[in-house]
Amino acid sequence: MAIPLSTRPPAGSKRLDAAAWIAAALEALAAEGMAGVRVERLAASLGVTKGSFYWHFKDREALVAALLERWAAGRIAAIAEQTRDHGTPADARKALLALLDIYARTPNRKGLAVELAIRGLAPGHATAKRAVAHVDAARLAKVGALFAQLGKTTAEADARALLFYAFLFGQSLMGGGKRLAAAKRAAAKIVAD
Amino acid sequence: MAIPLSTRPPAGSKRLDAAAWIAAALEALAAEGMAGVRVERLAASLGVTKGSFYWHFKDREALVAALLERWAAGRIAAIAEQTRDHGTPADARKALLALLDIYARTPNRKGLAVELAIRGLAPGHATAKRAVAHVDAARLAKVGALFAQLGKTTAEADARALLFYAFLFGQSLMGGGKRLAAAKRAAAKIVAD
DNA sequence: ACCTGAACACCGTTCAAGT
DNA sequence: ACCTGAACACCGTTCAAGT
Repeated sequence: MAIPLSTRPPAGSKRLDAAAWIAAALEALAAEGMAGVRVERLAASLGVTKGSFYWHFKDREALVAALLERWAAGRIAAIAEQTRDHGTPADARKALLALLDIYARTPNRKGLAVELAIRGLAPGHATAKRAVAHVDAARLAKVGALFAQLGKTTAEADARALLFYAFLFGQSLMGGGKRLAAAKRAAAKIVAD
Repeated sequence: MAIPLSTRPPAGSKRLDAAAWIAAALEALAAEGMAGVRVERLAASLGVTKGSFYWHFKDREALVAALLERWAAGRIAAIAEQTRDHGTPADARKALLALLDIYARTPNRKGLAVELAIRGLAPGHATAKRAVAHVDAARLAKVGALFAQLGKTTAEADARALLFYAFLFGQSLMGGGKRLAAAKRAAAKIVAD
């Protein structure tokens, strides 16, 4: 059997690339917040010394920036995926209700923890602020398009998209799963008419 | 003139109490997030050595807990103040619109930064989670009472309160001041009947 | 009652040296 | 091309000693 040469190192190898550090950082972020993203801890969890970190990144802040970029790209891809195939108004309404379900039920504790940690960081962190702004713009555009598909004017679609999306976020900031009855009733108002 | 004895130390004194540390911690939290709340930095800014910190608090975590308690008490007092004097439906409507203005315009950058930092921390921090839950319960109760005053049923008042409050928070998570036109249009929907 | 000063552990960063 | 090992600065924590 031919063994491919000069490709990614085998699973057992200790040699790392930047992506491995970013993935480890995301895990730590989800588990302990940004304060948990520590070079020495990550190195230990990856089985290398902390000195090796500085081969891949200029400093801790560069890792955080890379993590933020990767997060934003992932969220933008996700909203595109979650809102495609809505040719008819019935499809658009179904897509909106599906989104409500995805975010309001917050089944994925990890994704929410990461999102809140990043948004909590944003007011005092320029790179985080930019990442959040990109994600918000993409989500508002996609959700606004769904409301437009339902026959709303542009202004009305924009207002509903903001209400829809801001509500979902506020909800998750307030503990997510709790208050489900009130949340469903509130959500119905936004999509209704 | 009689000089009061055994009262608070004069302004020039270096002797501190726990409240001085908490106030300094809140400043740091607003400016740099929870990562900025560092014992050594606070000590330097207060003009004492970091060793003295441990007279007032068991450890850094105890300072954070005290800060969270003080924040929650302040927010609960504020919402009570912002929603009193609404004997008539007209008063209640006025109070709701005033709240929208207070939160949607977010003129106080510092208060918002503190709130987001604390909420970003909450998913992985039991004490922060409790503080946030207390504040949310107080705000939902007060805002729900305003909607009830407008003649809504309990279920409807609860749903509107959640929508109202979650929207305001989501809004501030998304950059606050921007998108003002869509925000006003969205907010009008919530209070409208 | 409150603070200093010195000690120690942990973590970010640098860099010469290894493979 | 990627990692080790040692060094240094910064910060949390402890504690004996000072006032």
